[in-house]
Amino acid sequence: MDTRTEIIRLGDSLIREKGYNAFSFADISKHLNIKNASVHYHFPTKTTLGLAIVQEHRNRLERLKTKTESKDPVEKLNAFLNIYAAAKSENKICIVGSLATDFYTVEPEMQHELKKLADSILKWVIEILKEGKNKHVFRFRTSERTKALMIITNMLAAVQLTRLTNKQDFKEIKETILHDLTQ
Amino acid sequence: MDTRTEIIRLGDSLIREKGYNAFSFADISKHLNIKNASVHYHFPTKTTLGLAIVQEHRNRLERLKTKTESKDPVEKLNAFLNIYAAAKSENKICIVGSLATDFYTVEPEMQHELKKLADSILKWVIEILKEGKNKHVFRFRTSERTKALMIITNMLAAVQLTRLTNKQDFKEIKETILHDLTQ
DNA sequence: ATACATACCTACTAATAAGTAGGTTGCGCT
DNA sequence: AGCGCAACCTACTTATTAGTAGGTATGTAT
Repeated sequence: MDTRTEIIRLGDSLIREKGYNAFSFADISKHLNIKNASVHYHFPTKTTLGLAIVQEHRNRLERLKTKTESKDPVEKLNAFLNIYAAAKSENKICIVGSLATDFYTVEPEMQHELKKLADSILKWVIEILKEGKNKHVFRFRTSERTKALMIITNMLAAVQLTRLTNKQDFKEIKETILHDLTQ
Repeated sequence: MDTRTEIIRLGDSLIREKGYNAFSFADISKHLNIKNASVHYHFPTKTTLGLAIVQEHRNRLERLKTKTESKDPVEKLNAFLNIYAAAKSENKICIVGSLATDFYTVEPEMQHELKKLADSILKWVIEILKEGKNKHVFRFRTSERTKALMIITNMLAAVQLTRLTNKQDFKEIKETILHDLTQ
């Protein structure tokens, strides 16, 4: 893996572990055994790095959308839920949740990019729910948008809150989401 | 209001607006028109201030529990949901969510106090759900603990996520929680 | 009156932050 | 062989951070 990619990977990991304002270029340079200035060579500012990290998440999401296109709604939803399960397995939280907390401390460009990511997630879940409803595999009462928001908020906060309770709670929440939908 | 209380209020406000690692003693001293050292007089370290803020939340929660003791379950749940609605009206997030994000950057004492707060919230919501089920005003399938976690995660992340979508989404989520429970 | 505590102050320190100027190394291309 | 560029480096700046030492004003109890 090239250095630029490693910086993005590490920066992402730090944001989701400790938060945007708790990680520094020094954290990255130490961990990669390069100097502070070398990190700045790849990313002139913290904002450019932050933007690359958020964009990488959006790219990964689009790739996952495409990859699961032909799968059934349950598999699609599982693919979505597993993003959070993977985060939880490392005790990391969701990038959206982490940066939503720090939202008013980041530059407008970052805020904008983050909104685009949140939008992309929301649209995907809405699509999955619509398809599941049409195919009679999902059953729910509210609008697709609201139901999607309920599911996303469950997962987004589950990775956060279960840092304070226990990991088993996360599993229960995840399973309940699917169980409730499929009745 | 005395200075100590004002520092707690302001610190809490800053944590819930920008996150623990984005606020400084300088933010507080400037806003209260006192000097940095005066803030340190009341709170020797950032941790002592953080602890006081979390403890204040737990005190407020206990007072709210007591105050609504004799009310019916729907009113109790509304009292709980309105904590988040009040936060949302100022575009602030939940203290638990904010500090869960920064969890691995705060001292063990803070982590412990935060766990106690999360526990207190969870226990209250579980109680409300149990009472509601017994009195046949709430209807839900999963265990009380899991249902409580679902509701708390909905609200905790709703205040965060709707910074990126829109305020109306928050209202929908909140209303759906009650609507789903009362069928 | 004096002693003492509370609540502030001035003036500072050491550590860490993001960011920069300009030099060095090694590799591929012509 | 020599050019140019990518990817590093040394060495620095400026700002901000939490935290401290020690002094001052004001009220209260003896």
